[in-house]
Amino acid sequence: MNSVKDFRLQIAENFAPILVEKYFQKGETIHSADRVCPYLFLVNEGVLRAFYFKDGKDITAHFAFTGEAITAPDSFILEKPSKYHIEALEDSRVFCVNNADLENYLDDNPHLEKLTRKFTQAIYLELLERIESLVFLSAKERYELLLKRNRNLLLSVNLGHIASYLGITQETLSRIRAK
Amino acid sequence: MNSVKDFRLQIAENFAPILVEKYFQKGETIHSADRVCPYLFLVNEGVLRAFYFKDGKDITAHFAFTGEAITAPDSFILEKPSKYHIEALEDSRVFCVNNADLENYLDDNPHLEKLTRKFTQAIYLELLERIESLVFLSAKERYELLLKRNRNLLLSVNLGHIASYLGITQETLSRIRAK
DNA sequence: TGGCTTTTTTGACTTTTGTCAAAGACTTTT
DNA sequence: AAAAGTCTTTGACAAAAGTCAAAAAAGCCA
Repeated sequence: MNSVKDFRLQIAENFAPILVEKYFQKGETIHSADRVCPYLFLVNEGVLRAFYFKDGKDITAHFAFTGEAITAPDSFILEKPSKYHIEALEDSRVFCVNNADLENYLDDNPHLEKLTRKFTQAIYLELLERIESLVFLSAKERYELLLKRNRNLLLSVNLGHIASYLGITQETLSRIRAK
Repeated sequence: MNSVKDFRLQIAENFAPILVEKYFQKGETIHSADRVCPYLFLVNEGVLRAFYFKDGKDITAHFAFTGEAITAPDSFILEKPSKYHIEALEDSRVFCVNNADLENYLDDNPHLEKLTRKFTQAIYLELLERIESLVFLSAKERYELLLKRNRNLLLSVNLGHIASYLGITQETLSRIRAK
């Protein structure tokens, strides 16, 4: 309990009036860099990916599978143009939560502040785990952990994207996989 | 703006009734693993370190210098026994925020929920930056970044602690430093 | 000051991961 | 089914970081 996924139902129930469901096609860009991203996306079905370019290379910052959340955090939180792009890796069904709508809704329903804060804390703990895995685990272990978290990873995500998420090169990942 | 340090004054003003200032000596243990840590620590002066043991090795999870915050996040958020220890690396003056006090105070002062949530978001963004530095930067670059953030690092923190925070061995850090 | 402890550095060697280049395997389109 | 494009694997080599052991330096204290 207390994982991000556990908040899904609570959020769906409590924030229904401001949740907008949208459908995105595989390959579709949901958000482009250099623009403000005022949305948090809750994936009801499908896979989204946040990425950015560093030294010309495409780097995956985050995956969101069914039940998980994703946004361009620099932009959603600070309301600044984002360095992240977000795209759909599969046909996806997604709740979009607009930042301004959320703030207004929270102003009108202050009892939901606590839930929102708890949700923020849950995604904080998820990041913390990712840091640990980066500090400690070998490339191979990190790959296995990610696979364990989502068995379908390989169906929708290509190797280069996975490798950059793990902080390694595609060649290294390929060799890991070859055992 | 928007960094964790920027919240310091706001927190000091708005949460004054529940802030308890304590003094810790260099080397003093502030929290031990396997116990619930119900406190968030705001460092007014000094340096604290959160660490844990993995395969018998002491791993630094986080440093908090003057103006920064630290806790055992697994424990503070989930109210479970923590795997982290927290110690003072220098004589330190610290605001201690009790979790239950905080929740009660927020219940009584719901207008402070937003500030609390923004603070949580700010520390989230800090983690995100740390992930990026781990994914991208070489050991040397990460070390230089940390040094830039705190020039006094070397005065209060020994090499092994810094190395484990950066995800490298002490020998490697020593060689980096020797240029 | 001199000895004891802790911390940091160095050396030799191994393992892991990266780089560049090319080949192979899959997909998609026509 | 052939061609074009994309994605993945492999090879040879280079660079980065880890391991183990020991020496040097710094800090502590009696």
